[in-house]
Amino acid sequence: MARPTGRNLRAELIQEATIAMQTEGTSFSFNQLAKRLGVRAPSLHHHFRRKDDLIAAAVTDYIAGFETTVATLSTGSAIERLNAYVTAFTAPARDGRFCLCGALTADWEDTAPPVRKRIAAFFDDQLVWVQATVERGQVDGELRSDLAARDFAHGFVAALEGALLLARVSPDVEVAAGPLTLVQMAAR
Amino acid sequence: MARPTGRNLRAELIQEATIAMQTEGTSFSFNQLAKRLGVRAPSLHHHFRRKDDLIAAAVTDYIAGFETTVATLSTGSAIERLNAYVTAFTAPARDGRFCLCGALTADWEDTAPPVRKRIAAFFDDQLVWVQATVERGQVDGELRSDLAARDFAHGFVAALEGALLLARVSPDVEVAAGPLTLVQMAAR
DNA sequence: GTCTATACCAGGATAGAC
DNA sequence: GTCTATCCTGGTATAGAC
Repeated sequence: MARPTGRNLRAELIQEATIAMQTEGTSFSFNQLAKRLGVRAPSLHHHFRRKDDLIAAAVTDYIAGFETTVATLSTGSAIERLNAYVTAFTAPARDGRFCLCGALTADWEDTAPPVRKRIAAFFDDQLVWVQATVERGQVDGELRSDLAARDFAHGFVAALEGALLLARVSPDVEVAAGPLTLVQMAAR
Repeated sequence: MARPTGRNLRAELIQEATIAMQTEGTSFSFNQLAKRLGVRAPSLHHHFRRKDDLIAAAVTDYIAGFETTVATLSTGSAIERLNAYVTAFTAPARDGRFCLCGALTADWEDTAPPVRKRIAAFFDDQLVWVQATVERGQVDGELRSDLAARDFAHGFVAALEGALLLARVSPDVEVAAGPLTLVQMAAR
């Protein structure tokens, strides 16, 4: 289905924009992206008329990719799944990057409402997944039953985003250490 | 000691810049700030020659203020102190704001090295304070002794920063719920 | 210490040639 | 689909009057 000749500039553009936003938020420039892709800035407008369109496309792709990864994690015990989730969530830090959805909260006021809604839905999905996983672990007798699954999910997802934030400041600290400790504490 | 006549524009400027950065990072403009203070943009340069100087002053003040607050928290049991710390840390969210040091990590690449160092020191201070508080709680038999205090501190501070981030996306969720759950889990 | 005027630069976006 | 040329806007910063 892919055209055999030439590159897919549109896809590369989304990729570069995603990386840029994971490191510097929405302050990236078309000039910068164009340079990296070996083209001129106005060429980008052919693929995405406005900067907001590019941002929206990048966010949609990123969320779809992440949720696909999470869907893979349905094997093993609750603890194993939570640990694997930590690895998936903190993966961007290993390239010095941040969670795209978390990064965009810094430019929240300037973010277009439809994109905000998608990001809010992303975080809600994460809370729901963690809560459900914890609750099943409790039913199975694997996790402490005196735990409010919803509140733990909130603290856990917060710890993951926060760990990525701290990793930028101190790249030497193991990014997963904090969140993994929380999983351990939830075990009975 | 304060001059009886006139305002202290310098102090007001730091205050406004701090609020601006807690909501939109370093993308605030002199024009914007000047408008809020009822003066013209070039007047600001008289108090802070470059934008970086203003940012640096705001960060220094913010950290000093926060660490003064934390120094107040030396009363009560370890659990009580950790709970009070959660309240202090999440206070900005009640005005729709973020931790200034956390906010600046979004513009990390553009942040001047001296400011970066101060922010890194801030986070290190927080980790040290939490770790020490936890360790004392363990000695007193108040907190679980099977806990790696350092790793817990990492997860806890991360959860606090992350809770502020999530609060921006979902202002309806109680910002302290997640972190408070972590304290509860650390209790024996 | 605050103002007006201005220099300077960078980014987003469009028009129109190729 | 990519280019050059161009417009417009908005930001930092400076000079110099008051």
